[in-house]
Amino acid sequence: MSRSKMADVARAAGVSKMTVSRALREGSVIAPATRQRILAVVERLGYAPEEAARNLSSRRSGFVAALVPSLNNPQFAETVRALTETVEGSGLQVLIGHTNYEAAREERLVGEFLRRRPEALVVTVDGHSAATRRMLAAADVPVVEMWDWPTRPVRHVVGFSNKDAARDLTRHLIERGYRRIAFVGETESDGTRGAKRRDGYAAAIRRSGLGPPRIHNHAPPPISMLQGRDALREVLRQWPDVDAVMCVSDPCAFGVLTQAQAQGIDVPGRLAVAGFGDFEVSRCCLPALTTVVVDAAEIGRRAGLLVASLRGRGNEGAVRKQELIRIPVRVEPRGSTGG
Amino acid sequence: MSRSKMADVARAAGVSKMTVSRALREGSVIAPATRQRILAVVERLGYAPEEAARNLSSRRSGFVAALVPSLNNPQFAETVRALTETVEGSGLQVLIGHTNYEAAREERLVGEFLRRRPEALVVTVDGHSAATRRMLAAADVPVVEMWDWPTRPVRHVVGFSNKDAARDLTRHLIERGYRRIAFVGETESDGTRGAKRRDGYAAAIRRSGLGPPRIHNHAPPPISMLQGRDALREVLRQWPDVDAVMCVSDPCAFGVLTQAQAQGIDVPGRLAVAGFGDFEVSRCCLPALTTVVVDAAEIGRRAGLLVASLRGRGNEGAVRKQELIRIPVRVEPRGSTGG
DNA sequence: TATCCATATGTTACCGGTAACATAACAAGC
DNA sequence: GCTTGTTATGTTACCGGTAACATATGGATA
Repeated sequence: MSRSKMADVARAAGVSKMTVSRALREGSVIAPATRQRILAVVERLGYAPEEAARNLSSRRSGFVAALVPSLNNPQFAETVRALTETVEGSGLQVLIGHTNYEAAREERLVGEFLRRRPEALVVTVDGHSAATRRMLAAADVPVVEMWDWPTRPVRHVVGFSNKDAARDLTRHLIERGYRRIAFVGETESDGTRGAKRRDGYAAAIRRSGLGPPRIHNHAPPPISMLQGRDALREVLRQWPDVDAVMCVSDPCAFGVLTQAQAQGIDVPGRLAVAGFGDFEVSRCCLPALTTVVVDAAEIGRRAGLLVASLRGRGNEGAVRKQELIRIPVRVEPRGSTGG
Repeated sequence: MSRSKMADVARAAGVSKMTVSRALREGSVIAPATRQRILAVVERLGYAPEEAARNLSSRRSGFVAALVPSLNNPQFAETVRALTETVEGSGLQVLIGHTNYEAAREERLVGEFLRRRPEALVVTVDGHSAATRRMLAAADVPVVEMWDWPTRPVRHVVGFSNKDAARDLTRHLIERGYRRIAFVGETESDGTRGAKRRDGYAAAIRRSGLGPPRIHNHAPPPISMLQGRDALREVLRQWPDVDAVMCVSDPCAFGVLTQAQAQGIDVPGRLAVAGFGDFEVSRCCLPALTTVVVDAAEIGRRAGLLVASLRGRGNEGAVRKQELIRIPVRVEPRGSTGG
């Protein structure tokens, strides 16, 4: 016995396919009694509509495509969670992809996702390739860039300036009295969020006349906790007099912290440590890590609301509009910088 | 100018739609010269096939649906990553959903995903509702359960026994000389992986004649690092003489560890701590946390290979077959238990 | 009672591809 | 030269829904 289809339901209920179609969609004109009768038949036959047919016919996929660098990152995971839960109220599903921080992989995924005719495409700003930028600009669906403030936005943006935030964090360290501040960043980064943070650090150092920036680009993103441990060793070898280490992200900073403790280096007494992103580990560890607090869920929520608002009747107009939503972030001083 | 479709390409290339369709699929009979000509036209027109139409007509969605309790969990994220990268070699995309550890949400998502006619459904064993079990059993696509060893498998399984692993870990603590071992677990858990771990702990304690198990069910899953801190306070209040705390998961254990350190309790001198899952934080922290090492990526990879192998021509036969793949796990003694 | 309108349902023609079968063209075998 | 087989392409009929328009039905209104 094959899966039943709409025509089967229609026959069993003594109505036309179209009436069944109406019974299944909220907000269509149909007599309540008829709807009840049809829903009973649907239940009895275990009928479930075929989404592919619905998509083709109605020209709406019910998908939102989202691309993040990595799923194995609590911040992006939180953004995706919030995005998903926000849009599912509008009957949308989120198709998630991860780029692994690779521009080529991102390019391929953007292409594949666009074939699915998503109702919107949400991407993480992270050094797109030229081809990716072209596809995004030419896409006939709304595009939302998130997690940074792009120099030249494709369309909508939900983000903040990583550069400014890193600059503020660096200034905080300087105000606290630290003078020989090193930065642990990522290699192979160009136009990425990590690069922006590094730029913010460098700008603040130069502006303060503290000599040349001490930048150690340790590994390709993402830098893990254990890599953070290695990074501190190399930083100490290169600049033995360093009195503060600022990291491109919290996991890296946690590694730096534990490595310092393993070597008997007092934090923050002899060495300050700061991260970026406000991962849970940073709140929980001893001392807690000074960081830039980013409300990852808020980014996902705002992106979701934006996407939901774009899929109305006024689609054609809305697609062309541009919304730029700035998410507030802040430096949170904690124990690791003398909190 | 509207998006071009296959008929447009066919006209421009002077062939039929069908020939264009063949040119676009690997392994179909077509003259190389014709294919080249058609691909050039495809390129020129920027043609991209509509997946929805392809799905409807060919009856294959190109989707694998995967359900995990949470994305904000490095272990599940890693499984999903490995699953995704394994199946994309077969031209499949993974549709990811998160249940938030809620059976009702899982039930809804399974229903929604099945409407998309995925080529396989991968779910995390975690106390399914009765309705969910019914849908899974009745599904006309392959179903893979992962991350535990279900008592009564629906179809395929890629997992390990959480109960056995927790029992082994408890025995390890007993061998190390700990006698007053408490367990921090989850509330509202029935048939979940957390409950299995608790059962394994309780079984080992009873078997060893160490008196009644000391179980503190702290909060609904997932238990966060910060909740782990609270949990230790409550454990100490309830059983002041406790000499070891075993946790349902690593993040919880990390919280317990930091809370102990914050209170000046020596780990492992006065208190041992153990987790479950081998999260990176457990390797990196001081002392490193004894835990059960689970190769999350391997689970995703094996599930992916299974799914890919199931979508051949012999579909009908394969769907009914049952593969049970056991993933090896092991207790890894580290500093937090005197390791 | 005739007209009009609102409500409820039916009819038709697709959406954009692919499966399955049909056909054309040409080389090989006898 | 005729059959047979192989390769390359075309034709037809859907896949399972929904948009758009047509139609039937039954008050309310004049």
